[in-house]
Amino acid sequence: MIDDDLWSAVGDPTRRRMLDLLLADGGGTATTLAERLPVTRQAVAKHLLVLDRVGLVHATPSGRERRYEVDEAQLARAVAQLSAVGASWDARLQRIKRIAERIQREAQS
Amino acid sequence: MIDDDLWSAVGDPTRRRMLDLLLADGGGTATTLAERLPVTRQAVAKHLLVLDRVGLVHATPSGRERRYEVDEAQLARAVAQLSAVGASWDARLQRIKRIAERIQREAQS
DNA sequence: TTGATGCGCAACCGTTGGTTGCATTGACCC
DNA sequence: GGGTCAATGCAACCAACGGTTGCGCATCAA
Repeated sequence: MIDDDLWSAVGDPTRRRMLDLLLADGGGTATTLAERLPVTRQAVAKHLLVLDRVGLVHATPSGRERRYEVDEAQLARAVAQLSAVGASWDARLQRIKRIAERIQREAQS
Repeated sequence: MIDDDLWSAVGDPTRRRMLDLLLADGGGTATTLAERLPVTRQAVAKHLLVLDRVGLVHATPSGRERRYEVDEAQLARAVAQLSAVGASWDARLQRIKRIAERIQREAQS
């Protein structure tokens, strides 16, 4: 079954952008992330807590900094759940599978 | 790009279960859905409003009932976005994995 | 030592998912 | 028509959450 905690962790758009940034840069702190996001450092810190609680990121304190990195295995698990939900809906929507594929092609262009 | 409204509409676990039920039964009313969910009819009605606003369901009033059905094209669009996000993360993870493997190979030689 | 920087904590605000309670409206039976 | 039952809609209220501001504390560097 699907893990609602894991899903809701990646359900927030800000948290998705944070994961993107962390993956692109190979890690970061609350401050460095907040510089590249339209929210304050405190908001980022709260999101990092959420992501840490579900194991999507890990923190390594060093001095006055707290560096966060993505747990790739856990993110892979979340990705699998996204695909699982999508697949289950897709299965029910087989009748209009062609429509879905057309839209997906359009979205990529 | 991704449509945050559409994503957040399917982000709620209750709304996902509602979509599941509507797909399985080919439609339903707020009352019939509430019977099969752990929330009240009013909560279901609010969710149906949200789903209706982003076009994931359509309502057809008939007598004192309001029957809702899934808009398959719009749901297909949502599914496409799920896969798109999953694919982008997957791509980054694959890249990281390849880099990690290359570094490991280089370290062994 | 002093100043700047990164962090954590607490209070507060708006939105949202959820509840309860009540009013309304349509269907059905007499 | 009148009465009753079922489905909906509306409003008030509550808790959780994403976001903010403000402040205090620790750590690095001049």
